[in-house]
Amino acid sequence: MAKPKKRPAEDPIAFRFFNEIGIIEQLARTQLERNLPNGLKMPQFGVLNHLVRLGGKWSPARLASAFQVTKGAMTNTLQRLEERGLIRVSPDPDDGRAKLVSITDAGREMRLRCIDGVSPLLAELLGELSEEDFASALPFLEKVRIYLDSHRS
Amino acid sequence: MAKPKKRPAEDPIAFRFFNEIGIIEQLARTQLERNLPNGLKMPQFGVLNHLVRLGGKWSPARLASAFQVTKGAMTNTLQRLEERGLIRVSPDPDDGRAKLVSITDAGREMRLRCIDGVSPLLAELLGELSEEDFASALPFLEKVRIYLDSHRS
DNA sequence: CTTGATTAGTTCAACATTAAACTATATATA
DNA sequence: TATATATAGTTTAATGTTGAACTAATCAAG
Repeated sequence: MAKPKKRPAEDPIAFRFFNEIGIIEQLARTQLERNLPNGLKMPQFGVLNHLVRLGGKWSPARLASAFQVTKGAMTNTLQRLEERGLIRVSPDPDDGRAKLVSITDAGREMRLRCIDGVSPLLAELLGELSEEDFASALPFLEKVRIYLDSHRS
Repeated sequence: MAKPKKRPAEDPIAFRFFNEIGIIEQLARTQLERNLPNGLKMPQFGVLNHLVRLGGKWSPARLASAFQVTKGAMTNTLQRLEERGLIRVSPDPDDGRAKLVSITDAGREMRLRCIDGVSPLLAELLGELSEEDFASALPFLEKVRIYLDSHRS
């Protein structure tokens, strides 16, 4: 017959996995960003959160590696944060090529406001999906992330 | 003491989950795109694959909804595909506002080349991470995606 | 049938990303 | 020590994304 009408074959399971990952990333990022103050974006909040949680001074290169983005992407994000006075960037006294990034008081404050904005979303989410389910999903995601990380030529 | 040196508190588990999702999405997308022919991007391949697997003609709005992106994003992707002659876009005879998108022979060919380019990556991945693990990770991811989908105001 | 609300699609600004070219500095080797 | 290589950071071009403003066409309700 001309139109066989056979059901389309499923994509391979790993392909579907990455498909779901992609859609979740998109939906989660936009919904979280809608609740961040002052139009802050997730990458910017990510850096603020990182600096507060881990503390100290970080070079842009180390930050880029921690977030798995290129140096160019990190340059971009840091410039926006510095323009707003949320971070301080100074030359590294021990390495003429490098810089050191640290958070400012305004940055700490902004991070708290971000957390305030986002917390209700997380709370609502945990009303419908259990924390245990997230916990049991994590190890495999970490395995996948580590695999991809070690295979990025 | 001035510097308490207590270990930084972990981010909430759901937060870490979305963190892993974000990093995996980034790494997977760039690694896959490096193996797509002619500088094709994942969203473009996604549309080609969708049109071949599901067949028929799709309005841009229906495609946008299938991929969970805004109409503007889909307009963008479709324009690039049409410029390359990989899809055909015609007016919908039944609705003066709408258009209908279908794949061309060149589009089918390009999709096959995409699959050829990406397959080795998938194969290597499945050498280290089992297909069963992906399969058991999927249901929860789908639950999260459905939750986010139904809560995007 | 007219009017008001919805839907389809485009465009624009602002932000993100990568990859590649570039500068400046540091390190290692011959 | 001189040279070659590697690293830190910036910039640019091309692509992606959202959200909002906009046009055109359809639909629904008096």
